[in-house]
Amino acid sequence: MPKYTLDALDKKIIRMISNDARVPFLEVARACNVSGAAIHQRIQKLQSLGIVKGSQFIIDPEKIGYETCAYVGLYLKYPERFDNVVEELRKMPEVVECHYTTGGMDMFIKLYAKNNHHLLSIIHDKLQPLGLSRSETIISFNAAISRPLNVADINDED
Amino acid sequence: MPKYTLDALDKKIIRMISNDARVPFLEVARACNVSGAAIHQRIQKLQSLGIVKGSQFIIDPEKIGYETCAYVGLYLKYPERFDNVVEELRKMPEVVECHYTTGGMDMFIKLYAKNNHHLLSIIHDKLQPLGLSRSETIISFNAAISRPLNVADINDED
DNA sequence: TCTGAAATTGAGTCATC
DNA sequence: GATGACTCAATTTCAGA
Repeated sequence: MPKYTLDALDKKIIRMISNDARVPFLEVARACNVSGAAIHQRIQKLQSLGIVKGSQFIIDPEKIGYETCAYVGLYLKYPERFDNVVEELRKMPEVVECHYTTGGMDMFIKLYAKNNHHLLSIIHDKLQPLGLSRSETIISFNAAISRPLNVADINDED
Repeated sequence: MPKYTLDALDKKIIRMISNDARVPFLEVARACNVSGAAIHQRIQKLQSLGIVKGSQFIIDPEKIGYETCAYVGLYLKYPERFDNVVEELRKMPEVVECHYTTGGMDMFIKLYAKNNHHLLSIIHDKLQPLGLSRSETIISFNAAISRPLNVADINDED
């Protein structure tokens, strides 16, 4: 039950700008056979609805020396301090995601480290002091797929 | 051991463009007290080195009806068919990440579904037929943190 | 590597349909 | 909702330091 149903033009716009935030709106306009002003207005609407939430350049962590990607399940000694722990995690630049999940663990985070040794030191020196009873680490050797949700390939009704 | 050591200007550029791919390069230039052409050249170099890998607008999956985010660990009946399974996963728009990991499972994927029922049908009707011996699903109720790796806060040497 | 200036192209606004 | 014309600003290129 989407809050807003995207029409074909919305989807084409989203497909183009979600793959390349720098594509000129006029180029999108030409590809869609509408005016530049129409694209401008559509994108403004999508942003005001919160469907489009901003843009970013993608930086390759490996290329800047962050060669280890890991997921860590955290089990807290004091689960009631959840919000506090989130605040601490937010201060750690290595932590890029934090989820509240099913599955018994209290939180599930994704982080980047320079190497396995650095990962270990992050877990021991920065995560343990947050009050962990234990943790479970999954290291990603390789991201075979990493991409945004492809809106254009999706049916609205099924 | 980064392949390329970023200087202060690179980091400032990356910090600005990784939060907003639409920021005018001239604005970056003014913030850095260099010419627009210098920013242009730096970003081209970062792209040719593969450090900057492109840009994207961020779409909120929830707002377009994808309200369930899940991680699924897959255990394959025939692990030698790994590459084949990756190709099949690539065809599923709901799958946004696929990792080859430690931890016993053969692959670890991230996907978006419309709701829990839809998630179940994806697992049963689309993932099981790929040849799973079993799977483990973690549902994310809430992403308390979701952001890019913050290059600017990072030390190159330690 | 950076600069400054020139040429081209795009963004954003608005009255109008 | 979309258009076309307009103004202002940004991108891109290039010779030169």
